[in-house]
Amino acid sequence: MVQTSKYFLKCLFYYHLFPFVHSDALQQHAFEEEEVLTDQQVCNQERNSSLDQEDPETPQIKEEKEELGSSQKGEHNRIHTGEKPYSCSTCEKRFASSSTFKKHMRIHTGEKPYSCSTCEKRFASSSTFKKHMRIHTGEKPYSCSTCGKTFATSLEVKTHTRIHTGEKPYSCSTCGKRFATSSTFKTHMRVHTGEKPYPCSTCGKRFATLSKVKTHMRIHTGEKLYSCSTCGKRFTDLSTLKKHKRIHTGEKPYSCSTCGKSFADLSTFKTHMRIHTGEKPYSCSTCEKRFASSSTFKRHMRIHTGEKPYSCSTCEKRFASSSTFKRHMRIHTGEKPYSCSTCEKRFATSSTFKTHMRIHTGEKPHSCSTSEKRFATSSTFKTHYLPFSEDNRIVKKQHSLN
DNA sequence: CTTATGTAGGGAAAAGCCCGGG
DNA sequence: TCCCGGGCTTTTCCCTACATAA
Ligand SMILES: [Zn+2]
Ligand SMILES: [Zn+2]
Ligand SMILES: [Zn+2]
Ligand SMILES: [Zn+2]
Ligand SMILES: [Zn+2]
Repeated sequence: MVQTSKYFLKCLFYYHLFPFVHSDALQQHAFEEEEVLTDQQVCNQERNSSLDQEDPETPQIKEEKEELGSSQKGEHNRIHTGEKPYSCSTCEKRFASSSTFKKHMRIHTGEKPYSCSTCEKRFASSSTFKKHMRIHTGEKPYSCSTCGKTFATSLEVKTHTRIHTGEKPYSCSTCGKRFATSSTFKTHMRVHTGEKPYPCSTCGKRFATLSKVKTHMRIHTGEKLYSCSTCGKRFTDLSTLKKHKRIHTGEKPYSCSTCGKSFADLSTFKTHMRIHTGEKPYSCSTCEKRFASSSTFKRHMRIHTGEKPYSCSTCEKRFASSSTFKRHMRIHTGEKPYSCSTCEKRFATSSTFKTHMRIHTGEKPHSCSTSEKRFATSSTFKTHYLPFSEDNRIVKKQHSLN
């Protein structure tokens, strides 16, 4: 019942103060909402939208009533007549009532008559002061009529109810997307403007929101909040952990309709599809070769740069690829993982092992269409062909088709 | 002829890092 | 603020073909 009268009063107050507000007008001012207002903005907004503006609170209205005294009715009537007897000598704005005029003047004088005894902060108006005091008291006088959740300010309950109504008053003029709160809207606009106000204090990289720079910081601190419940491996990033878990579950959500292969990772799947489409987006500007994956392309580029990042600490030889380097290391370790079950010989590399096995199987993959002769290795094949041409490369090309 | 070593590319798995939005 | 789903990039790996030296 107290609630009803309070709202009734509020409605009455609002209707008279903003009688011609409609949705288009609200949209126009979407940008200015919830911002720390500059003096000029405050002046401009005197009689503007109510969107996401905190409703004037009952105590404030009472206070104004007291200040207005007997002249209250006369000032109320000025709302209808448009008469504004009070003018600001600093910014030329005019006001209908002495109280709004007084409040306005505090913008220019910087006067803050209300002070918080708990944290020493000072405030220019009693309503902002009272709202501030709720931080210390924990008082939450506003409640959602749908779910009952309570809030400290009317603005909070106002934006909250949009969860239930689905109302999204803010729309992006660039892409048409709609948003329920001004803060999400403002964050969205950074997508289009490219604004990134939050830099990383360690590496300088910039981010659109504070929370993004905070999660980014975990890279520098080495903090790994997420761990796999199956194998205990830890991750800085939750989505990486989720993808990691597919290793254990065997989940492979992406399957190729052409060859039936399935993949746990979308990007890997996409690269796989290039096998079927023949797409090779990466091309070498030096030798015109094209590649389907960026990693293969990068590895190729090392040929031209001469970069050999892998070096053997035993013999100082250097290598361009890690697999070659690993294979080389078996020279020093003597490791020979490939063993022949027929003659018990062991080999350090798979290709050598394969050629060896042809001794037992008699396989001779290199065939000659002209002479019916077959060869087990490319070198023996070549010695056969060398006498037939001066240009070794052309012969090779002709016969490799067989 | 057989074996060892080196070059290069194909393809995939997994991790790393980031983004927009509810 | 947290969380979710999604995206691109990077690293690492295994495998293979081929050439050539020993
Ligand atoms: Zn947009
Ligand atoms: Zn795991
Ligand atoms: Zn496929
Ligand atoms: Zn090239
Ligand atoms: Zn070595």
